Amino acid sequence: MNYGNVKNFKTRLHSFLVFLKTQNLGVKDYLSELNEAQQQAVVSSEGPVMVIAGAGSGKTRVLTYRIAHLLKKGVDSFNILALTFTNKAALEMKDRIEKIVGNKEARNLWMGTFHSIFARILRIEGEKLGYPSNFTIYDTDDSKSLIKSILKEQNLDEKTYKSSVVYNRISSAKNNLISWQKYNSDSDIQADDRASGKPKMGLIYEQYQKRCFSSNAMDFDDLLFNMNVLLKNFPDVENKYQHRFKYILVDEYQDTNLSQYLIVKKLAAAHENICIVGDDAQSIYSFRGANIQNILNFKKDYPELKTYKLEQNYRSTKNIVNAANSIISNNRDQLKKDVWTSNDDGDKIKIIRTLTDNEEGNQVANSIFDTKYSRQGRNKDFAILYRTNAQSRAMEESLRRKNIPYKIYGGLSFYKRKEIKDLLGYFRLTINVNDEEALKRIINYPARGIGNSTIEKIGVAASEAGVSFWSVIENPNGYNLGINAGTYTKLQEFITMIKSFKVQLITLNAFNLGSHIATSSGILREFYNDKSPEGLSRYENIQELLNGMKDFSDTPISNDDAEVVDDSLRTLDKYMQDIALLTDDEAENPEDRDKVSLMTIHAAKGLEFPYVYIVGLEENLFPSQMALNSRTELEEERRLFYVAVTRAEKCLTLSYSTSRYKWGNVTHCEPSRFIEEIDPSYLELPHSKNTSSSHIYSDIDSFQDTASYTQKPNNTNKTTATNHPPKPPIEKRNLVKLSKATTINTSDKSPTFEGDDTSKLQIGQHVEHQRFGTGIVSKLEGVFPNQKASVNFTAVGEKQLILKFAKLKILH
DNA sequence: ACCGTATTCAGCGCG
DNA sequence: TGAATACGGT
Repeated sequence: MNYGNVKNFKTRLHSFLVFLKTQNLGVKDYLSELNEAQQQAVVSSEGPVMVIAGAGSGKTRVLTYRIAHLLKKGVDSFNILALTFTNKAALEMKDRIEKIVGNKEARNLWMGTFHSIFARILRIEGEKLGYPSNFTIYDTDDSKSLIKSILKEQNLDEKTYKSSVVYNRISSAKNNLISWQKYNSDSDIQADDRASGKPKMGLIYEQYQKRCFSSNAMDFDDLLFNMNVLLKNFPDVENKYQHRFKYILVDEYQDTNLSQYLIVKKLAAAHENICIVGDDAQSIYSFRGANIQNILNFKKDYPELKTYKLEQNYRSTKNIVNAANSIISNNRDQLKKDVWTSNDDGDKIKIIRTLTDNEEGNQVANSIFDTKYSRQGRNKDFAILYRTNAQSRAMEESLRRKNIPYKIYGGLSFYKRKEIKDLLGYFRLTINVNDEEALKRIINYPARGIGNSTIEKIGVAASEAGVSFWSVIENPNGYNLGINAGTYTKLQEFITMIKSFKVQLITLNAFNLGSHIATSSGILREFYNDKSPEGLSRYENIQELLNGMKDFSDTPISNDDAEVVDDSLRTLDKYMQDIALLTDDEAENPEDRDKVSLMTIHAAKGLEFPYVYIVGLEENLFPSQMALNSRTELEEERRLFYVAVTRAEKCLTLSYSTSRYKWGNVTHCEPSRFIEEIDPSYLELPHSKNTSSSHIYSDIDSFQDTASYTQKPNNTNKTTATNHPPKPPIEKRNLVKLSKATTINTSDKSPTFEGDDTSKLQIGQHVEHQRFGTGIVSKLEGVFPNQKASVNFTAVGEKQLILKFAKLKILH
């Protein structure tokens, strides 16, 4: 996400609100847009409520209308807490609520992800736990890097203690509220770790927590864990938030883990106005700690519970809905519900069978190509869904051959790119000098002669003393570092530089300080001098980040009348708090508007497409080999398949190949058991007559492919390994700029109240605001397009306005 | 400090 | 297969 998008979004929203007002569209008739079950779920605002929402049944609609309904009833938005799992879901809900009740009413809603809401509370209350309000939030990379440092210091084998395994173990402990103290005193856990040959796991956990703490840092799981601690150990805090959040809503409840479950339960304890929405059939995240029992057992926590089932599917055809039902009926653990639709029967589900994975790609691409023309479809109406990311390659190649534009979701996100993380590292250290991971990342980047051995010496001293790296460097005399005078000077120079940034935190805005840091740290020069395509792209990405910061800095908080409500300096630490928990919502790039979507099924959850292809339906791939050991795991795979199937609106195609490359070898594959689980009356089985010319040729192709691969000599020389023509660099797509942060959509005009061009507005001019009436411009600040004006209105007095939103009419 | 080569590993991934 | 990382030589 970037601020350009937010801005465009605000502009759009503003236009829409103006439109609503002028159309005199009341908010009363919103209930008439709902079916009976939806209406009940919306209006039963008091007491515990569970909404079981089948796929495509209008879940988000119910959630948003429910909140709108509360607000219309006079509930203060300040008293409503709405928790989601993704930023995207939160944004979408906010968007829709604002459309119903207006920005003003919705502004104080506590709506966001579990992590962002609790981070916000911890910034306020964290001092009680010993955290300053500017604590850093470690992302997964930071956590793993810290684990690696600890392994080195403890002389532990990095293979026995793989950082990802250790990370998951610690994460799962925290999500089950097992502190390191508890972990180390629990004999079962200890025995378990000894049995798996990892007896030092508890020690690593302890070190990890201590290091995070001395770095003033929390990882993602700590945000939830510490929120639990806060509520448990500080009754006054518990009391405060219990009474603030009179109404609580939780989306995707089937995906909550124990830690989240307990927080919600505690917060809801005073009023018990809790509404959870979810679908047990779409629980697909148990591998990261989600506990489906939370929704299955919700009734036990609240015996007074009212349950509403949203069973009418508005998304898909009868064939698709019924096929999905027949799949999920194979699962034992589920809440009973009958999903149905009044939509047409639609096409039967098609099945494509091929001999190789490349051929699978070709046939899917052919089918998309044909359907696109026969049904007048757009590219963006199509999605290809797969179980594992590795499957995307064959699809990409085939689509490229047919010149079908596509977009892969789930690549390297903007904020995870090296150059961005480097610059953010400087920002992080400036804000929180104890941030160990930020310090390690940048202390010698760009190179300034502070090598690994020096950093290791500092690390040893720091962890022995239980203080941060920064404290050691800042006051080196207190420790026996054994570094030479030259290095010592370099360290001092580094410290001085960061300190010089730090003092400017309160005097400069985010953009000005950010660009100053980018320049004087040498980061910008580093990438500027690199004239390779990668270097160029990195340089552009840095520019992109700075553009976003400029937008952030120039845009004070305003309301839907474009009135400035918070004009305080938009500083770097505010910026960092804003982006800390963001993963970018790509897709806003106008070039990506009409493309076929390629993504994993997990990534497709919550989305819908007219034409969906689920590929790689083979035993050991989908269901995954790793899920064949237990019924619960297999049931989760089946739910995943259910999610995939229910993404389709009009037409669903399943495909499998009888052979596939796995880790460089051709493996024989059996069709997935999931295909057989679909009631055959909804299927269009592959006929043998299905041999259009393209298929014949493709089959010959695929045999040749297979032959050439099997003949390949063992030694895999890179220059001869492939007989495909050199392909355009796919890697480029990861470096493509995500979006234009500075684009301002000036053509986005309100349908009823058109503002004049205010770029040349002058002091003393008479203007008209569609809400505040007429007034005289008394002051102008900033440069177009981020110009602000103070206007003395006859009716309401002086207001500060952001010109690009305010849509002022110039009077003569 | 840096580069090329060897080795290893491969499931989905929110915040 | 191929990417990510560790290693080892200069």
